[in-house]
Amino acid sequence: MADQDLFKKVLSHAKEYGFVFPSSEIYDGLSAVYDYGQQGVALKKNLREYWWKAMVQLNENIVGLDAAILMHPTTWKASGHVDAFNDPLIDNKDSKKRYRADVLVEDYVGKLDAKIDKEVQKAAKRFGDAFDKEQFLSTNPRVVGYKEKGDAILKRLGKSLENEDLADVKALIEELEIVCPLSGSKNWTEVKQFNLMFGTKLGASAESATELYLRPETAQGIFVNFLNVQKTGRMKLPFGIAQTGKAFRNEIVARQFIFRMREFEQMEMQFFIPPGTQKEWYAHWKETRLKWHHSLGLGADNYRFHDHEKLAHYADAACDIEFRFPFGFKELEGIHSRTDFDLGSHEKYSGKKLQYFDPERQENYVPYVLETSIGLDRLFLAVFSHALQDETLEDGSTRTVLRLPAVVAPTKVAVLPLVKKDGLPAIAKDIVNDLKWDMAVTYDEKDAVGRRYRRQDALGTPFCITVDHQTLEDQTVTLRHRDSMEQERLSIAEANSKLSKAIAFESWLK
RNA sequence: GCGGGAGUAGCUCAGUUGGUAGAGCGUCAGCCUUCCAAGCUGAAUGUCGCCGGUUCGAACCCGGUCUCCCGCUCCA
Repeated sequence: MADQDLFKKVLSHAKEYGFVFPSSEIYDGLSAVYDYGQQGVALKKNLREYWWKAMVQLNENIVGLDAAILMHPTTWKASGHVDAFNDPLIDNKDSKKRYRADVLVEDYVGKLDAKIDKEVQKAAKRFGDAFDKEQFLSTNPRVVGYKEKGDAILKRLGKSLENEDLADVKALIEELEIVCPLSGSKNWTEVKQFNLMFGTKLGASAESATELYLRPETAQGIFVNFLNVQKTGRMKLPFGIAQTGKAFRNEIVARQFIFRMREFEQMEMQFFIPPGTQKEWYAHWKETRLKWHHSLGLGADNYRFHDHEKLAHYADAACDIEFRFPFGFKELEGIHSRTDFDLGSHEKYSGKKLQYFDPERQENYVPYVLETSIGLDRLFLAVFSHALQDETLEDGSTRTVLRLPAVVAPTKVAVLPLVKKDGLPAIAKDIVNDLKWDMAVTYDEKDAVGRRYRRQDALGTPFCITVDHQTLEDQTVTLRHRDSMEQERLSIAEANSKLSKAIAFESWLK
C-alpha cells in the first residue's frame, strides 16, 4: 500500500473501531485535538504501563512522580519558555515571508543608529582632535533628531508590546514605511501574537487573577520537586524521576493526526547525575531506550537515531529516536543532556538551593540532568500504524489485521462458543469469568465463528478461545492465534497460564 | 500563516444539464449451526460539515466559515 493510502486507512480504522475520534466531533471537531475511544484508551494505557514498568518498576534508582499541570508562573521564566515561546509575528503578503514584528522595528531603529554613526565619523574627520563626541551627540540637530526619533519608536514599541496592543505595532510598521527585506513590499498582514503556551487564569475575579500557563512540558514538574523526592526518598545520585502526563502547546501548525496535537501526553524521565558523567549516561540511555523500543517487535529497521546539530538553550548533547511513520521517519523520543541548566535556573529564580551533597566527592553541587522524553500519542501512532495490515491469504482472500504486540493489545483474548446453543455459551461464559481476573477478555456469539475471528483481528486481539462440542466431552478448547491464524487444542485448565505467559511484561522486555 | 485537494449513513464511495438522496461493507433482530468476513428474512441509520446568497426549486451554482489531508513555512 502506498504510504498515503496507508495513512488514510490508519485514520479510518482508528475511528471505525473505536480507537481515536476527533474531539467534540458533533460540533465539527477542534483542530488538532483528539479523543481516545474504548479501544484506544486501553491500548494507550497499556503502552503507558509498558513504559512505566520498564522505567520505574525495573530500576530501583528511578521513582515516579505526578506533578500538577498548573505551576507557579515563574517556573516558565526559569525554564526559558516565556522568552522562547512568545513572539509577535507579521507576514509579508507578497514574499510570504514571516518576520518577528518587534525585530523589524528594532532593525529600523538600528538603521537610524547607523546614520548617527555615519554623522559622527564625518564630524570626527572634519574636526580632528578637537572633536567632542558627547557634545556633538547632544547638540548636532540632525543627530539629535535621529536619536529622538529612535528613542520615541522604541518607547512606543515597548509600550505597545507590554499592553499587547498589536494593532499599534502594525501601525508603527506602516508609519515608518518599513518594507520587507526580501520583496521590498509594504503589503503586511496584521501582527499576531504567537504564544506557544496556553494561558489561563487562577482566581475568579478578573482583577485579582494570576496569569498561569498549562505546562508545555512535564519536565519542569520534576525539576521543581527534585529536592522533595531526593530527600524524602533518600535518593543517591545517580537517580531518576519518571512522570507521565498531559502537556499543552499552541502549535502554529498542528497536523498529521495524533502526531502533533495541541494537547498531548509525555512520558519523561529525568536522570540526575554528577557533573562530568553526562557523556557516559547519554550513551547509556540512548542504548537502553532503543532496546526498549525494539522489544515491542515493530522491527529494528524502523528506528534510527538523529543527532541534533543545533542544540536547544539547555542542552550540551541531544538526539531523537526516530520511527518510520506512514509519512516518513519522524521523532518519537528525545534524549537530551540538559546539563545543570534547569536546576541552576530554578535556583536563581527561586532563591532556593537545589544541590546535592556528594559523599564521595565531599562537595555540594547542582546535579546534571539526562532526559528521556517520549510522546505517548506518538508511540500509540507508531504501534497502531505499523500493526495495521491488509493481508492476502493463500486462498486469495484478504483480511485486515491489527498486529498489536500482545503485551499492549486492548483485549487479550476473545472467548467464542462455536454455536449459540447446546450449552456452549454457558461454558464460554464460565471461561470468561475465570480469565477476566487476570486479563482483558471479551465474549462474542453473534455470526459465524470465522467472521468473529476477523472481527477480533481488526481490533488487534491476539488470541481467541473457541468452545465446541468436543469441549462438552473432554474439557478442551481451541486456541486460535491472530498472526498465524493457526489453532491448537488445549484443556480449559491450561488456558489461563498459557495466555498469561504470552502477554506477560516479562516475556516481552526481558 | 500561504498554496493545493477534500467533506454525502459507522467505514469506503456513487449521485447525470439544479427537480428535497443511493450502493457495498458494517450494525441490529430473527432463522440456520458451519472453525476463518461472501446462507436466508427483516430493520435502523443522513438538516448531503455549518451559515448565508442566487433560483419556483440547491448535495450540485456563488460567498463566507469550520474540519481533515498534502506541500511550503514555523517549532524542536
